[in-house]
Amino acid sequence: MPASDTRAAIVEAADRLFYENGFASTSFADIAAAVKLSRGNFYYHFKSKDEILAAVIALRLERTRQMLERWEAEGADSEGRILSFIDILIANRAKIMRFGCPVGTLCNELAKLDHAAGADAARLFTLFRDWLARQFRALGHSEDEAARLAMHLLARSQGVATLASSIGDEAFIDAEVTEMRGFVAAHRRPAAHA
Amino acid sequence: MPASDTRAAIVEAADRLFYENGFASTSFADIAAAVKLSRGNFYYHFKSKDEILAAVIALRLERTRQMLERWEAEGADSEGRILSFIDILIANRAKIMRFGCPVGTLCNELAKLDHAAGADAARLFTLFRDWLARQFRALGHSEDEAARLAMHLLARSQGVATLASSIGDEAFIDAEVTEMRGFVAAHRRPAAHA
DNA sequence: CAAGATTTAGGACGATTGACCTAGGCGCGT
DNA sequence: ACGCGCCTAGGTCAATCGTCCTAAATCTTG
Repeated sequence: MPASDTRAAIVEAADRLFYENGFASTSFADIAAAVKLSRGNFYYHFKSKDEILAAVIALRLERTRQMLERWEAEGADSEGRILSFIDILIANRAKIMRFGCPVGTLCNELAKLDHAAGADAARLFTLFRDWLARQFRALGHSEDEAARLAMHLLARSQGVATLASSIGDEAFIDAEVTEMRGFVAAHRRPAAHA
Repeated sequence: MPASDTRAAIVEAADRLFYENGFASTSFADIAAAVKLSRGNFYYHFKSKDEILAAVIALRLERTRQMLERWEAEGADSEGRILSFIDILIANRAKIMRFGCPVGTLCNELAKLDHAAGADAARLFTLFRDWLARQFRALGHSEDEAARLAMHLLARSQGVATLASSIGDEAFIDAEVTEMRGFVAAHRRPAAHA
């Protein structure tokens, strides 16, 4: 009943629908139906669709930040943390097969709409990138090398998600995850790489 | 004036608009305006939006096939052919920065709409995959290894396109292309790899 | 040039979109 | 118990969506 709860429920539903059906193809009516609210009531909480989008992106950013912080607090070493990132592909395999990567597909869509929120959505990527770079830095890599490795890993998981979901090849996710783990092991120390 | 020309012009415009603005966000009116036709006339050539989508996918499939055949006919060796594939990222850099990969973004969108044409669009991927696998096979790799390398290269370029376009990092394309060329060189012979 | 088929223009359709307003119900504090 | 402010329901708005129809313009062919 408190407005904050209703608002949170709306953002939650919008988050899911934007992921599963896309931003453009999700209407006010769809979200309202998902949270069992009248369309009219909606406008009280969010004045426009862009406002909902902004809230969804903010929610994802916050959750991503919390997840990354949790991984840092859980006591694993840097290599283990990087492996945690890679394991996202395994943990979310089923959803990735159906809808792709939540970050990549949203950024792609916003880019085509040249929507102003595209830059905010891209911050989901830079969040991962900077965090990964920090882990590689902790492994002893130079600033440049760490950034390069971070982008490589990010791009690779992105490609895995798109390709596996498009072609419908679930085994490919496992195969690439195995290779990515090997990639991390090979970069345990800077000297281990060319 | 012949119907086939008008039809070709429509498909051409739809191809571009689907790429730049997305399938869902491109309306009949948009395409009609692009080819300077009345909306009504449109329905004479295409009875539904799905029909236009099918024609666009067919066009892309045909053009991709021709491109791959051309690469095979141009006399380069298998390694050179694989490098031709990688060079797509350089040649189309500007468009990729703005709209991502035409294949990946379309497949992503159709997956979210769970559109029946999604399977046809994915054939664009398998076309590249099978062709790349054949090249790696010619380099002496086993069937399995060649398929693995092909998927890896495909996923990697896909990830590069998504990430570079989302974050707006154009230099990343060049960096990864350089690495991919090195990857191909390292797999010139099966024995050269672990 | 006449007759038939092909191609075009423009409008109209029902549905749905994002956006907006207003009247009423509910809970809280006094 | 009363009033005020937060919250909700339902309806309306113009615009646009994909689809469809009809009539006129154009081309082809005898």
